[in-house]
Amino acid sequence: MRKLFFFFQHSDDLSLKFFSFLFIHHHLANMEAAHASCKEKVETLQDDLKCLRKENETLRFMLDVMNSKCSILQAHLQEAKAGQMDIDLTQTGFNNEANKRARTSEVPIHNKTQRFLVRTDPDQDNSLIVRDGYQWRKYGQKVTKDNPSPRAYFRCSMAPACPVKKKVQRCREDKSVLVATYDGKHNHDVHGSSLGDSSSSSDYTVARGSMTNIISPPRMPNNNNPFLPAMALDLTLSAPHQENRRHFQNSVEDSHNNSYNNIAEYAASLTKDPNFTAALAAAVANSITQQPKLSKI
DNA sequence: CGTTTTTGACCAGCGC
DNA sequence: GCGCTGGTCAAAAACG
Repeated sequence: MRKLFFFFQHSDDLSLKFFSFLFIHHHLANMEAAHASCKEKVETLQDDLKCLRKENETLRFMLDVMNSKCSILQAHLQEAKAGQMDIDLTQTGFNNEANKRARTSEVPIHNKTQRFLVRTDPDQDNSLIVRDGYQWRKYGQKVTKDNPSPRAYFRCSMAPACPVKKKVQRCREDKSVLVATYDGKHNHDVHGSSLGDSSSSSDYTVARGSMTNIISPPRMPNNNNPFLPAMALDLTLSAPHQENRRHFQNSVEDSHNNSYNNIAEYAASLTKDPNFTAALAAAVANSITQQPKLSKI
């Protein structure tokens, strides 16, 4: 090519010059075409990268959901074990609610961060309020880097010295889901009285209303499950509320079905990939073995 | 008027 | 040391 160009510059023969020009022109056109195809390839790669990022986000969300399921299973396991303890204790005359509560509060519980997903209707309820039976005082709000939705900070205000805090933020992938992160352990029960005093349970009322679908309420002893009181109230209402109770349970189940159906379909295709299943198994195993380190979702 | 929420300022931890 | 980020404080505003 360089030789041709040199020839084109220095040759006196016009016809040769002309052919050389044609050749160079043709070559340049080829180079331009190659450049265009390169550009196309780069764009395709960029599109692929975007797709992979989206897929990555979806996978992360799925991992969160699976973690929550794992937590529920673990809680069930603990409950089953506790159930066995109950049977043993029945024989020794300790099977009443107060004693149950007392016993569960004695079970060593990890005083760690726990995460819960709460489904809300973002059209009707755009607040960051998660009604869980406790009283919270908001002390801050912040927009974080990884999520355009603001994060609200709450402190438990039912007892003056209660160290429990919670953070509530809308899920980045699904704005209808609130992610509530609880930090610490209540030093009082849901009635506001200190632990061990259950005398005030008769006049206990709790805010309900916008409390909708709890996606992942790991069932734990009262003191550590912020959702249990609200649910317990809903599910123990008298006769006229039985319909509400059924509706509540159905809505929870519907929500589970709706939110998981699409994911399940997608997951089915992914589970065929041996690499994915291996990676997922490792992640789930990791979340179990490092439970104290990881937040409970 | 007391309580709660809002929001900008401040602080501490972390990575570079 | 500096900048970034998440968490907290506290004064002002809003609310009942």
